[in-house]
Amino acid sequence: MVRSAKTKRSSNSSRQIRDPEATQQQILDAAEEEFSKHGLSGARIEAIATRAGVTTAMIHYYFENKEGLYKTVLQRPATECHDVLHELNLENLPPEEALKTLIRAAIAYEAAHPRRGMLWFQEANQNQGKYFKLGNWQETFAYIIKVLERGIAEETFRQLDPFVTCIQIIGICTFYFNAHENIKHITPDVDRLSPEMIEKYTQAAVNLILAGVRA
Amino acid sequence: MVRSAKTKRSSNSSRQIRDPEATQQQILDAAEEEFSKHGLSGARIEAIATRAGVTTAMIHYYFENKEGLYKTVLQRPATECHDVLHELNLENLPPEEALKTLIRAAIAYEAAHPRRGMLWFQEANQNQGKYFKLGNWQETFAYIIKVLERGIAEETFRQLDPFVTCIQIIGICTFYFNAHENIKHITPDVDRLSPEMIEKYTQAAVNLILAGVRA
DNA sequence: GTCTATAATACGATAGAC
DNA sequence: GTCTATCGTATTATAGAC
Repeated sequence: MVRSAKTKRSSNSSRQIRDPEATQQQILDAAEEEFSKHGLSGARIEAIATRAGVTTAMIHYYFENKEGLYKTVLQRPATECHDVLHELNLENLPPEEALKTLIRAAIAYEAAHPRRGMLWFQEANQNQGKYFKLGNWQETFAYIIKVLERGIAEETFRQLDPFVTCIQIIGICTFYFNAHENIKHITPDVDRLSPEMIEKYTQAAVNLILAGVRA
Repeated sequence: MVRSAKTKRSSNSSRQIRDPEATQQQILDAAEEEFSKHGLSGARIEAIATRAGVTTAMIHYYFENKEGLYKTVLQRPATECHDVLHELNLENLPPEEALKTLIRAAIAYEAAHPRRGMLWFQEANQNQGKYFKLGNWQETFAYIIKVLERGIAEETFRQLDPFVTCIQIIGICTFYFNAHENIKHITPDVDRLSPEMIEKYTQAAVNLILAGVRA
């Protein structure tokens, strides 16, 4: 079976292949999942190594120690979220359109990275956001807040606290995914992560939020 | 310093006092905090024991092992949440009033138990809700869903998916607290857990949700 | 750059004294 | 009912061969 060295390297078959970038990427992916589940303190280097198909020595070679790996893992979604919002060019859309676009993008991002929300909850509750501070989240939040402020100024949106509303929007867009493994036991017959159900949730979120903020 | 055996027993001063109920309660409180931060696998029995002012042997004596303690910890909020909703007698209020009452109660509960939300996120993501299933959450959710269904039937609320809206409401009411330790770094000058700020958030949540669901 | 082997510590659980 | 002491195992991190 042919396999590009840049793509996935399965755990057992291919050792001793030298591809530093691929190795680091595999470690980061595995670490993101492990840290999401267990946070910094609970994550097991051995588990990350196994999932990535490398040895624990490799992890220490590239990332010094568990904390170094953790910091690197947190950085990726921080910059990604910022870039996603930046590239939406929300400032060129009327407030209602911008808000709709924003909600759709946020939920799509959650659906594409269903584990990442937990990464931040772990960080908040285990480390009091000590490493969260290192990201450029203030700027990322500002994209959302500006849309709301613009809507208030134009009187499309009612008088509301932009920051508080921003938090509420993020809560709506993320809870569905972060709590999914519990929620699925409430309605076991429905696969709420299917594309159809996610689209349904997205539409419902747009409806609730837009009706909720309109003047 | 006089101290009731039923109240808190500080870690270092008072050992060897026999008060089984107080001891169990202290272990449960300490365990709730530890499990909230680290989940089942990441929690340290030693840390729970220290926080509770007992030895690890005591924990094994009362709860058999870590899993037994975990199950007992999860049960408390499950029954409490159900009871809180039950005692609100929502069925006696018109839908809008019921929804308002519900939101206020949910946020007040979160504010009183700011760690418990994480307990469920840990459970969802570490154990896929295996122990969540043991609670009576289906019934608890039903209280909220019934309010929404009643509002739709009376045409006070627009046509919406009651379950999905229920999830959205919980997301709004909980995210603020679960993510607080990260959020506080975005606006470091504001104490968002002060009574005034929590009341402000509550009012904003009522406004958003009621405007969001109205016909 | 990757591996094997191992040192050093941390943790869950139990036995047995009081 | 509570404590001290300890066994066995799991885990992080490093040293050194290839």
